[in-house]
Amino acid sequence: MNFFHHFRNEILKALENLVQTGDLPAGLTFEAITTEPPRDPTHGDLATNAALILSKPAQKNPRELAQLIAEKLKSLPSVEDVSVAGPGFINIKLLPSFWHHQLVTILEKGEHYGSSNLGLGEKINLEYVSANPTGPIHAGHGRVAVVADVLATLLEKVGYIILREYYVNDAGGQAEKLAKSTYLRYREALGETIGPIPEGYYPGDYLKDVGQAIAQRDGAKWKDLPEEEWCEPFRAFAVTAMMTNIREALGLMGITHDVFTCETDLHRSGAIDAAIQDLRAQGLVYEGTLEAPRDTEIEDWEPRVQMLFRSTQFGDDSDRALQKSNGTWTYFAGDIAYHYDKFKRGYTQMINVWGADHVGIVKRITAAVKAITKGQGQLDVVLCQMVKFMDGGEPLKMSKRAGTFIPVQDVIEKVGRDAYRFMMASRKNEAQLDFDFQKVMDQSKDNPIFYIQYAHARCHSVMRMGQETFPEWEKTSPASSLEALTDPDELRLLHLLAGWPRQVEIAALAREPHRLCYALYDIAQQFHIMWNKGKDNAQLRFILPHNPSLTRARLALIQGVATIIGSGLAIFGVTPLKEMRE
RNA sequence: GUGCCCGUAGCUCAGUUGGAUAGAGCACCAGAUUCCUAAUCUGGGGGCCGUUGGUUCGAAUCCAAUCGGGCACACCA
Repeated sequence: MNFFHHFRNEILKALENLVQTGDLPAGLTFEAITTEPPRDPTHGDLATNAALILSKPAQKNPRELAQLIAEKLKSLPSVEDVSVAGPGFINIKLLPSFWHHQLVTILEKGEHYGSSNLGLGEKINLEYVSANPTGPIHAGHGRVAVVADVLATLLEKVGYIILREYYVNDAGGQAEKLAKSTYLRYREALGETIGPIPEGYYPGDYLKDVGQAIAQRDGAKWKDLPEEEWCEPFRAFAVTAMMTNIREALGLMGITHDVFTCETDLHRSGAIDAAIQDLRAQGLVYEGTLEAPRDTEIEDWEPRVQMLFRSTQFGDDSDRALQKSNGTWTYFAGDIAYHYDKFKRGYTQMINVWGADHVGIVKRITAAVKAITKGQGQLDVVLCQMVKFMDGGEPLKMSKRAGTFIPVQDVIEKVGRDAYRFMMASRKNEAQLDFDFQKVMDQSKDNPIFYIQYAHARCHSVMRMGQETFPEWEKTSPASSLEALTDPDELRLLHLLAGWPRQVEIAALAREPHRLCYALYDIAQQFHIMWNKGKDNAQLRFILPHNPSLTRARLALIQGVATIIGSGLAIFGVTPLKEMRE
C-alpha cells in the first residue's frame, strides 16, 4: 500500500535492465537507493537518488547516469513525466489517475489503510509503566504509559504481535517500607496516635485507607505480634491495594496490560538463582570489590566484597552487584531473571519504556540480556523525558515527598482522556514535554487535538449534509467519477492521504509515534483550508446541488480524510468525534 | 568527574534515519470579511540549524571536540 515501495521496485528493475545491457557494471549494491517525496512538490511526486548513489561505483557522471535511468522510467505505467534535476536527482511525476486510484484504495481498505505486514508477525514483548506498587501513579508516569501504549498499537498496525506487560516490583526494601508504613496506618486506624511518619516511610494519605481496611477485616489481631508475623501479610495486602489503584488509573487512560509479572514470584520459584547460576557457568559472575564512584559525595562509603556481574564485558561502565550485603538478591538480579523469563517465553525481541530517571540502568540490563540469552535476545529501551506541568504558562511544582504530586486520575478528570493521551504522545519521547492545562483544554485551532478532531467532525458534517442533498449517495460506488478531482487543492489533499501508509511505516520503524500527530495535523490543515475556500467561492464547496458527479467525487475525498484521521486517532487511543457539540 | 538526552525563526516545536532554496503554529506586519457550512480568512517579514573542525557528490541530520540546559550515577528501585 505504500506506493513508494512499488516505485522503488520498478526503479530497481530498470537498473537491473541497465546492468544487462551493459550500461551499468555488474555487482552494484542498490541498498542505499531511496524513493521519497521531493521536498519541493513542484519537482514532482517521487524522487530517487539512484544516480547519485551509483555514479561512483559505476564510474559515471551522475547527471548522465540519471538521464539513462530516467529514459527507462518514462515508460512505466502511471508515470506522466520524468526529469533530471540538481546534482542528479530523478523526479517522477505521476498521472492524476494514479492519485484517483489511491483514493479508491483508501475507501476500500477503510481503517486498515496504512496497516502492513512490515513486522512479519514477529513477537515483541513490550514492558511499560512498571511503576512501583508503593503509591498511586502520578501524571508524569502517564507519559510513559501513553507513549508505550501508542507504540504498541502502532507496531501492531505494521504487523508485529505485541504483548503488553507490567513488571510488579513487589519485593525488596521498598515493598518492605510499604508494609511498615501500612502497619503504622493500621495502628492509627485502631485508635493509636502514631505521630509523624518516620523518614524513609511512605507518608501519603492513600495508605490510611489500606490500614483501615485491614483493621476492619482483622481487628487488633496483628497489633501485638512481632514484625516477622505481620510484615509479609501487610506487604501483600498493601501491594494488592496499590495495584488496584494503579490499574484503575491505567483503565482511565485506556490502558490494559496482557500480563502482570511479580518480582516475588521470581524469588519464590528459584528463577533468580537459576539465572545467576547460568551466568556463573559462563564465567560472568565473580566476587569482587567495586571502586567508589568518583566525585560524588557518599557518606559511609566502604569497599565491600560482593557478588558481581561482568557487565563491562558487554559495554557497561562498571560491573554490577547481584547480591546485597545481607545476602539477598539485588533488584538487578531479579531483573535479569525477569528478562530471561521473557526470553524463555519466546520473546527474543523486547522493548522497555521507562522514565528518563532510569537512564543509569539501561546499560547494565541490556548487557545482562545479551549475556543471559547468549546474544539471542534483543532488548531496546525507550526513555521518556520528564513532563513539566503548567497552568497557563505557570509551572506547577510536583514533589512526591511533599505529597504534592498530581495523580493521573485528577488530570484526566480535568482535561479528558483523549486530550491527555494525544498531548502525552505528541512530543518526541526523548525531548522534555510541557503539559499546559490551559493549552490542552483550549477549544480553538491553536490546539492541535481540537483542530484535528474538528476536521474529522467537519468531514462527517459534510457527509451528513451530502446524504441529505443526494440520498442515493451512500449506495453509489465512490470509485466512479473521481477524475472530476482536478483542483490543485484537491490533489494536494489526495497526496497527503496517499502518503499516510508511508508515514505510519516511518513512525513504526523509528518507534516514534509522535510523528503521526504532525501527519494528521497536515491533513486536517489542508482540509480546513479547502473548507474555508468554499466560503468565498461557492464553486469550491464540497456539496454542489447542481453537480452530482463532482459532489460525489468530493464526498469520496472527504470520506478519505475522515477515514485516515479516524484511523490515525485510533492509533493514539483517541476517539474520533463525529460532531463537536456535546 | 562519567554516562544518556536536548539545543532549529522572538516563543512552542516539526524535519521523511545523509538530499535539492531548512518548515509549521503562535506572536508580529499588511490586507479581506460580519455573509455563510461550525470556533474568521489570505498574504508577508523573520534563520550562522549553539560553536569549531572532520567524513563525501551533498550534513540540521553521521564522527570528534567544545559551550549551555536536563536526567542519572553505592547494596535503593
